[in-house]
Amino acid sequence: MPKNQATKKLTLKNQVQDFYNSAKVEKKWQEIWETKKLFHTDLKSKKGKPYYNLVMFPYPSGDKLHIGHWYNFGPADSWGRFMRMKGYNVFEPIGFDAFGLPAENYAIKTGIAPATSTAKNVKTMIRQLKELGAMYDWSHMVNTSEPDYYRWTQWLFLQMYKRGLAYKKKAPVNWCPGCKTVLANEQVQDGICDRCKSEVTKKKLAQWFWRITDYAEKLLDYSGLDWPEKTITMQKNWIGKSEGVNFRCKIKGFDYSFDVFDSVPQTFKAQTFSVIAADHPLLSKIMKGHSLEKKVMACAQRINKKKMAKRFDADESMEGIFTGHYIEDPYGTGDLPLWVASFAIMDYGCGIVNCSAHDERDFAFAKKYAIPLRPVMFPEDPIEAKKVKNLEYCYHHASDGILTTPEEFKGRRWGEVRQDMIAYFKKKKMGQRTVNYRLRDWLISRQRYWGAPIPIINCEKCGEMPVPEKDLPVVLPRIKNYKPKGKAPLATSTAFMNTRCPKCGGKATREPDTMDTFVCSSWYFLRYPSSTLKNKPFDPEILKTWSPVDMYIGGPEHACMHLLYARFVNRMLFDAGLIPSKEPFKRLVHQGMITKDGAKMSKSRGNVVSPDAFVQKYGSDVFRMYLMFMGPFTQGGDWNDKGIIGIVRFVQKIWKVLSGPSLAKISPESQRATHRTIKKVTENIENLHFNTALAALMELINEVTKEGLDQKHKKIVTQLIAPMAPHLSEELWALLNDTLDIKRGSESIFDQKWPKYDEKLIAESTINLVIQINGKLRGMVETTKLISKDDAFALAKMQPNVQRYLADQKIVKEIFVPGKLVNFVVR
RNA sequence: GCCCGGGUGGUGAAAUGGUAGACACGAGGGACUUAAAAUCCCUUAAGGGCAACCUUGUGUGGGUUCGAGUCCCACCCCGGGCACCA
Repeated sequence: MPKNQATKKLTLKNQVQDFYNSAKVEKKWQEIWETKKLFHTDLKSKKGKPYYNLVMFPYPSGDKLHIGHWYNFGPADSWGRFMRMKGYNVFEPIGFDAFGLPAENYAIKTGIAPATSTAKNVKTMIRQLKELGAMYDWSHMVNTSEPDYYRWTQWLFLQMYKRGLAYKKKAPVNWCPGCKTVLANEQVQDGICDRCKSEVTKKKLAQWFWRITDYAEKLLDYSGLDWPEKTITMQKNWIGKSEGVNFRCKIKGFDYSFDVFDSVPQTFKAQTFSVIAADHPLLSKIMKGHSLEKKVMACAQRINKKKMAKRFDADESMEGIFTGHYIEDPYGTGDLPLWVASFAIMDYGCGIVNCSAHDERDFAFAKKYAIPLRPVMFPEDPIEAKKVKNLEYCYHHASDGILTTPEEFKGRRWGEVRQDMIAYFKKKKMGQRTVNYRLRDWLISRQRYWGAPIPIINCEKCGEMPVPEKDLPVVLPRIKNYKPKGKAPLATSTAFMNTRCPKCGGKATREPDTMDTFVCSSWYFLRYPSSTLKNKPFDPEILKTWSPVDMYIGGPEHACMHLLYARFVNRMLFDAGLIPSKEPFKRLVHQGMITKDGAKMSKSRGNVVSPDAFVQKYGSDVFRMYLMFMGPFTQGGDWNDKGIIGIVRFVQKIWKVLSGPSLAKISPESQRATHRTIKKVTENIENLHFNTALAALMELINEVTKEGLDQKHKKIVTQLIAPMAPHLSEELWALLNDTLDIKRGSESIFDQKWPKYDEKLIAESTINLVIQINGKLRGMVETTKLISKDDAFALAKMQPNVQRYLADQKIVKEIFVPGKLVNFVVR
């Protein structure tokens, strides 16, 4: 070998040693953490305040973990590590939402049985999650598709059943022809199935519901919750509370009476007609044998069909027809003609509404069909009032006009009169104060295989009854025909279906439906701390410490589904005295969404980016930090890997500075810079601003790279980076403590106290005094921070550029902001 | 239509009412190298000027203020949620 080649090889070897080898180091620490059980939280420990740090658990659908998961889980774990270093006893569990449509659809597509494919996907995801290197307490992992777990999901059903909160009802339900199952309202978007994008239709089937509507009012209480305002608003809108009055009404010539709801009852005297929903069951009854029957029913059918369609434009397709019937004079203003109208909906109130000139929609409908209107509320301006009288436009409630009738309220303002008016209805026995909600009961049964069987038995003699608790779980059998066919697949398994009645011992059959996945995920956070318990779903004693969840991080798309269901279930268990906490999640944070070329990542678009290749190439630390550095955690962003090299360089720079030789004594400048950085990083992480925390650290590293640091400050910097780069910092920590080769004996950096900064060191003695003239920057001068007002003005006026601007000018005003700037206002 | 977010360089983005563009990518130039990669140094909002500096500039138009990316009003655009709820 020629001599120069040998030297080259030697240099290269030195370079390799200088280089931080993430792949090797990360694997090493993941193994050490695991063997030392470093992140197995002692749930009964009295040391450190308990802190339950939770991410929404993933479902193993076969996509494996994608970039979005990393974007969520990485920072969430950094948060947990930060809290641990702040001295909290952090519990950070993980698990799998393994039952349900995504997993089953994947199984059907691949032709592998759901149990097998789910197990395989879970295994892959565990591998990926371990590569992430999060501080998950794997000893508390849950998998909702395992009997140990779903036994208690079934137990939860029985708790609901026991309290009359679970019931079976034949109901027109959302039916997805693609998934061949019914869907909850929440799973239908614009008439399209959330999962398979098929057009959803209505079908009348016997279904199981959970009475979430009983909890509508309780769920509106958000006191004590640190949740995004937006999410609270979304839930509130979804629950849709509306206060008003119910008026008892009846159809003339029939015995049918009902309560007509009015949320703006002040203009009740204006009501001149009434509308009924096209799908109202009463309609066919009152039309039977009527001369208009054919025409009316045809119109109703047309409306129903239109409403089912994908894009139903309310304004464009407004239509209706007179039924020939009347609502018997409810207000002493005469009978109201009853119309079928496209805008009346069956699902709200009683499906029949009384209409007036003071509602935009009613007004438009009346105009279209020339139905007489009679306004009772007018603007103050007489010219405008005349226009309203002539029905030139709809003068509606928001305008807060002056009422003309009834006599008792003449001349009073609409807005102000409300409560008095409601009292008046009560006194006159016309109507009752009522509250209506948009929220519907939660449809929890699914005619699908891959879910927790509903624990109900139907006895030929004794009828419907719950499976006794001691007989749980009702095990989901492995069957061949698991594919959806419109009927519950379990019904085809006689081995499953046939059973004995627990009461009389006679022949009985099981309920073949399974539960919605959202049932499984509605209580998993209660299971984590007690996941190893065999005879109970959870231990109330442990929950005294470990509920509610302190921090819950996940996507905003669950606002009206999972997050609402979990609150409902938690509240029901609380009311039953089974758990100590009223609410499940004390603090909630939504991570932003990661898109690819501006579009949501999805398998159907084929734009799902897998993290694996990046993790392999750059390591978990780099990949996590890159995702954090993209921008604010709650904002998300569009994925590209262009800048990842910047983080690679950053890691190498850190390695170089912190693993290199130490100074005997740090320079005052570097010391000050380090303390400033402690402050910045601490505050930034506290606000989940990981991007700026990293920027602050980059700034520091750039500043001290040349000169270097002493041992003490190297350790501080290592700690600061630790939440964001756990492997790198653990390696550096061992190196700095000279315990690199001891491994098991070394103390983890995550058991060290988070560094504190010295206020005195941060305080700058000198500042750059900003000099403005008419608010524009005209100069800057270095001076002491404590400079007085007069000295500052004098000093500023001495600056040459400032003098140029002040020459021949009259100073009208002088502004002084201590320690910051002066501003001369000149003319 | 209603309710939330958001609009800042070539790009991702920073900025308690007080120096707009920190940090990073990219780009341009230079050093090292036979060369490349890596690394290091310089420049980098636009326009003008040899320079000191100057002008313009945070979606648009107004306003408040000594001073506005930031506060107020109106509007435009993008993203998300809800949408016949009486």
